[in-house]
Amino acid sequence: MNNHQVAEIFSAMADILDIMDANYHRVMAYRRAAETVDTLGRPVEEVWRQGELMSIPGIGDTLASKIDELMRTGELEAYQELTSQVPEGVVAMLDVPGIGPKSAARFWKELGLTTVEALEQAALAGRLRELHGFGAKSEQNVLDGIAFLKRRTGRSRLGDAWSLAQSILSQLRDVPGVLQAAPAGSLRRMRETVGDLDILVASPDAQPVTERFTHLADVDEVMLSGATKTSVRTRSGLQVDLRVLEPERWGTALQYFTGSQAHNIHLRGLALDRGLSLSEYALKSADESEILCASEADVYATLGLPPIPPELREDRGEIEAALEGRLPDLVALDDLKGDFQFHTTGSDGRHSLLEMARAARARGLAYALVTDHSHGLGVTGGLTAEGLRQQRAAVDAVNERLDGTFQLLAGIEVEVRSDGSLDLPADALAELDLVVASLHTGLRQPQEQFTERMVSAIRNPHVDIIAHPTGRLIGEREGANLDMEAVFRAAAETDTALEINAHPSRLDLRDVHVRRAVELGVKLVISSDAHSVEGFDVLRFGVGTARRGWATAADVLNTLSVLELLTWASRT
DNA sequence: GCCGTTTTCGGCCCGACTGTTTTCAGTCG
Repeated sequence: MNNHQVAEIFSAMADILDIMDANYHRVMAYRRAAETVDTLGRPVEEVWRQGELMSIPGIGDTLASKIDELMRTGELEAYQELTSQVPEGVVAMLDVPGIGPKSAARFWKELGLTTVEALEQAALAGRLRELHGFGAKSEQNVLDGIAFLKRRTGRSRLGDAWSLAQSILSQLRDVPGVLQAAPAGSLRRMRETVGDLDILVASPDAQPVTERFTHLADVDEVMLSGATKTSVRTRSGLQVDLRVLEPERWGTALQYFTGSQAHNIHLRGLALDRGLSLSEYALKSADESEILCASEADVYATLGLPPIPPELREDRGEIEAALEGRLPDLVALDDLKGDFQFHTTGSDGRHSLLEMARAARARGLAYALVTDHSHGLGVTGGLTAEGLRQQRAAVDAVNERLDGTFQLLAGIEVEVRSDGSLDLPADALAELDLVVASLHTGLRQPQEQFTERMVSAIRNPHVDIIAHPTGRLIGEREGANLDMEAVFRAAAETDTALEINAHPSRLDLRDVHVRRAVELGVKLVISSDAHSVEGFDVLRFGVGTARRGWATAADVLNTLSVLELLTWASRT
């Protein structure tokens, strides 16, 4: 039983307990455990086998024994018991925006509704208003919520949300009176997907900002609009929340709206320990006097903490680390001196070697590794051994032309065949500065088989870097079933680097795997996987993912100079 | 259900907005 399956069960138990009106904090304990297990970065089964379940934050006696039961038997009696008490369809009502546990329980118990469909019919028939406290508006909200559920697009990819945010921010910054405007929420934390977009604006007058916001061309529907808070739905289906605040409260507001919720709850608990109450408006002492924070650093400093980078704010130990003065010095975009994967017209890229080199240089990079596909990946028109030799000569020519202002490195994205061998001969690979190996096929192989191919590629003496290890495509494809611990161990042992592919559809390795890799001493590279000159712009998302995985500059090969890198490449 | 340099019992973040209420409960983040 894998982490996600355990998390799903705890999460479902939380929903059911919520509907049954269990103690709120008990419900939260299940939710927190689900989140923690889901993002653990290593198999919970392994932690269980080592008898260390209780070392996981939020897992105590009871939940540890439940995980134990799941691991031993594949089932959980308490879960069966709960599912037998509340109909599945009633739990499904929680997915409808605006319907929470209290409403779902009443629809079920007072109206006998046990499915979302039945709820919709009842709302259409005007039956919901029979309930005390429900009127026509509530009924319509239920219908709107169900309609939304049916056309829901799910979470947006980081890259898409980023672009939309930039567009909205640039328009709001034009509004008179606006002093600051910034994205917050999961976008600022650089999560791989974004459920809704949070935009924060500092202005003495909210009204004109709200006015402009609700009339943006992207806006499809205004969902709610109050004095300081406005929510809209954009044409792409993404919800955008705007908050307008006084400039002197910017620090507390930005801190609050950046989240995560779990981080904030933990931080507010810490504030209470210090006799302070923290909200988005201020820190308040027991006598209700306010401490205003114009910057986030002020908020953390008032609580006796160094500033915690947004990417770490998931309540995964960052507050404890801050308290103990052992926050990592995270790798930053400016630290990157090079890129480790891009494509040209030599395979499936759109631009030439020279165009790509100039584009990389224009983005402040000192070097980049060209990695066209090898011929084995048929659809890309990849390179044969002979094509590769010709490209090697072309790389030298471009380097001469750029006259020391930039260095192209000769590489390849070589295909790992189904038997774990590479589809180019060793002598061709030996000519290259660095070799990147990829598995594009057989992603549905059983875990053991795929892991074996991967580990065999890692152990191949010619291979320096493994590209996008799991092959996942966010929102489209799960990625291979891979024993990541085995991969990390082999990579650490052979000093083979693993890629963080920065493309917003990949972000592979993902954040929690980066963290585990860093713990095990695995070297990382951040790669744009650019297929055109614009493609280098995605590196920021790779850096965000590395930061979410607690990676420092020392963990990431992109921070090496080209000489240092070539020294690393000559390791045995 | 978890957790502990105040505690092994009694806490567990805080506020906006909505719809229905005459002061608040539910939902959301």
